[in-house]
Amino acid sequence: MTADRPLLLLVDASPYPYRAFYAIKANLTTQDGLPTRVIYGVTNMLLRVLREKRPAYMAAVWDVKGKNFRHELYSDYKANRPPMPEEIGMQLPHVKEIMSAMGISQIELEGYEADDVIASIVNDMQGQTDILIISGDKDFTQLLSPHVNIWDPMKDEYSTPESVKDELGIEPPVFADVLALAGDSADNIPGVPGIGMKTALELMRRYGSLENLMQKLNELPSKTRDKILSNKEMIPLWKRLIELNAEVPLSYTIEDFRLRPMDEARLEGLFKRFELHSLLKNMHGKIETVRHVKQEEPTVIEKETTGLPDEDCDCDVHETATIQEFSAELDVIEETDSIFLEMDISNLPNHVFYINSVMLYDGHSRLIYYQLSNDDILTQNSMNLEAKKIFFEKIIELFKKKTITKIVYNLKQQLLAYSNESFPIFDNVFDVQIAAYLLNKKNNDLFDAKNKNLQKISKVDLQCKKVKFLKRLFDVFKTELKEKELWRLFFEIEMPIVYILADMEKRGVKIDTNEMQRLNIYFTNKIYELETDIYSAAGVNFNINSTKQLAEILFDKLGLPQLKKTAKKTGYSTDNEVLTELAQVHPLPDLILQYRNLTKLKSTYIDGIQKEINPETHRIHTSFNQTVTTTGRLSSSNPNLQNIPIRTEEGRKIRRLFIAETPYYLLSADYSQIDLRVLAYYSQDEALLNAFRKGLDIHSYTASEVFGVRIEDVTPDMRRLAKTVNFGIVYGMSPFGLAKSVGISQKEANDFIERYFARYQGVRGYMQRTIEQVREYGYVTTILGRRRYLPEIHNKNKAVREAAERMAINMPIQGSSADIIKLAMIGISRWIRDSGVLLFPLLQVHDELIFEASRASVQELAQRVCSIMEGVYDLGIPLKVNVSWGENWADMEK
DNA sequence: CCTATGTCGTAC
DNA sequence: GACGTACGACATAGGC
Repeated sequence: MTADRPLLLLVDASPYPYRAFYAIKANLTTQDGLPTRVIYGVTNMLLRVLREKRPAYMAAVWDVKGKNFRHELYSDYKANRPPMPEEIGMQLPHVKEIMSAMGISQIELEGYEADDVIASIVNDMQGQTDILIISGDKDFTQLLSPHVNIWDPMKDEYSTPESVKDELGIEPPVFADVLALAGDSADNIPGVPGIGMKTALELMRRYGSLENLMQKLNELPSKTRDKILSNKEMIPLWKRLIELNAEVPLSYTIEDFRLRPMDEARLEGLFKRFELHSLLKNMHGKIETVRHVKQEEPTVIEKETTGLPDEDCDCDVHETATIQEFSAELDVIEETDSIFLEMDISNLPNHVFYINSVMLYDGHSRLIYYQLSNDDILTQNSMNLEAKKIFFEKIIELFKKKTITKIVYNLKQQLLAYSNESFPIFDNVFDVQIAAYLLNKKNNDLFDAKNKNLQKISKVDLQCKKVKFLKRLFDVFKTELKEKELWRLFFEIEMPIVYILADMEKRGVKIDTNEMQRLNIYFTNKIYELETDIYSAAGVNFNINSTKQLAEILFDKLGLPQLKKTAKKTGYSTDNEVLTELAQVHPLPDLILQYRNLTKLKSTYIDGIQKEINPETHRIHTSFNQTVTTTGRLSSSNPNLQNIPIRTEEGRKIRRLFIAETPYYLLSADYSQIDLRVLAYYSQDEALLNAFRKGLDIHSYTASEVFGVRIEDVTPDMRRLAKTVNFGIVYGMSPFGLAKSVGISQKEANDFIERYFARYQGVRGYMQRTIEQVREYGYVTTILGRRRYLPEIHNKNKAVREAAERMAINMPIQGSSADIIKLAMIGISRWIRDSGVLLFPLLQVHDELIFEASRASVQELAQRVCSIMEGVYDLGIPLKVNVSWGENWADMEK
């Protein structure tokens, strides 16, 4: 939208009375009983729109009751619309009267829907004026263009062609195709069952149109293909229903919509009649605002409503128009000791990122802005490709200059956007996001939040604000990192890790898609059989996924015992533990357990991963997040590859789908008992240290110590109990928890723990010391100085306080393990770079690293990985690493 | 209509 | 109340 064209507001009027009716809770009426909340709500909305947009032209378009071509095409069209509540209907004439007094033109056309009328007006007039459609209806997305935007004043959301491309990854007209597939409940268009918004968007990103999709159905997974095929006839019809008809014969000219002067006397009379005193009182003021404020005045952003830091934005931004100009400016700005780089980056499917614009700042007065064109993504525009190539080269050149400090926010995303190559670890780069994480800072709203108000200021201003805020944060964090002795952790661990994660994400992991299809069919069939059995065991059909409905059947209908409440006390639990118990007395619970097992695997690990597979390469690219956990661990998402099943045979079928590309094996190296080794280090407990020095099986050893038997006389049950305790200690487990998880009495659990601590005096000492430390200093630390603050340690609620104590005990252990594996990743990565071996890190799962490793040299690679991992930190006892390799992630041998 | 919350289950 | 750290699917409650 540009400032030099007049603005035409097109209001999709009919939904607003409904929205006002539901949004306003107060039951507004006049003395004589006329309801007025619809009048009040819509009037307020209109005043707001006029005040904020100050349009030259405006038209409100109403739907007219009655049928149109869509009803003839499709008898179900809008069939699920309940009749209009009487209270709304009786206020409509008054709303229209107020609009008329405000000088707003209104249109009602028999036989045409407001949507089509608006589309047709847009079609007729978009050459002459900027158009803003006022509506919350997603259907209008089809109409977006550089001069046609949408605003939903209720949610304060803008849509532009760019926002649709950024957020949905499609061109606006394609949105009709998406809705035809996914359905649109507002119009009672069902869409293809089993295909929702996400799948539909993904398909359209890939195929661009329904027509093209229908031609290439054979490329789709069989499941999706079948779903589409069974609705083959309906889909084109649905699309016709959703597509807006821009050919409604109209004879308006833009001057018909010119906003007329407000009829103040008439409005005053109406407000008096409806007893809308607040409107009456403000009327003159508001009308004043609407009529006489200058058009050019920019929207003022108040600090308290936006959460924006009040950065000095009086910045003299140099907007460079060509890559040559940008390069030239960059050469000048490089004559400084630090450069701040703020980039607006979009996130596309298949882990593709592209840079929209960049703002560079030298920390003093010089600001350079460059807007990239991303034409090449769709059109292979060669000029543009060349410009981008130069841009990337210039940026990388800058990163290579050791004397300049490069300050960014979210370096990994930038690295992913620059190129598919892997980069060396650049010196002197400061990622403010990571610094904030190490310093336990949370308020980076400017960078993280989707602040709606941000859309009101221009992009250049916003990026100017951001880059200046970046400097302010940098100045503060730099000092604080030094003060808290986090400087080395930051530069020697966290910053190098960024590059490794970027490489891992870029490479991705290969999935055996054929096998995945077969497994999916196997699960689907089994789930179907189980559903049948469950319905007959329950005697009724119900939603098995609903814990609420299930509880009703188990406890009310079947009268089974209610064993425990849910965590939030909202009902009775139906979790694994309860169902296992209930399976003793009734056949249904076991069927539910089997059902849950399989649907979990299907929905989370097959459907969930399938939608992330790159169809070209059959690889998936997770995101490793470095700034999420409170302990220093990484996390993984989209998809989460750190919780792929392993414990059950059915689960291992999933793990088997993760394969190596020939000529590689998957190589896995995991730290053995790293948490307990760290505990031994912290506690300096003689018994624990001794066990690890001797290389004993730690759980058997613990059992033999606590039960007072020789290690070869430890029974599997004894070992199992000891193992649970060993893990439980790390989590701060209580006797109650132990009793529950191993199925012994609380007394027995108590005894065991007492004997445990008698043998492991040092461990008890560690726990006490740690709690004292956090009470005194407010935080705990890991071996590399990573901190976690626990203010709740002083909470007067015992449960809250004890939870903080457990967190305090756990964090140094979990966090130090995280430190160690990060050191290992850096060590291994350095060796790979130096030696050029064919070894590619793919995943990190807290105590395990997974690589693709050249088959020819897998033995040597494994050996070297092992020795680097074991030698990376001296705990005073050995670190032990197990390695294995194979063609997939489940079947591996050493 | 969309978002937030609750429940459940997977990993280390 | 009772075992730490995550992510995500699905259902339902609630606000606009």
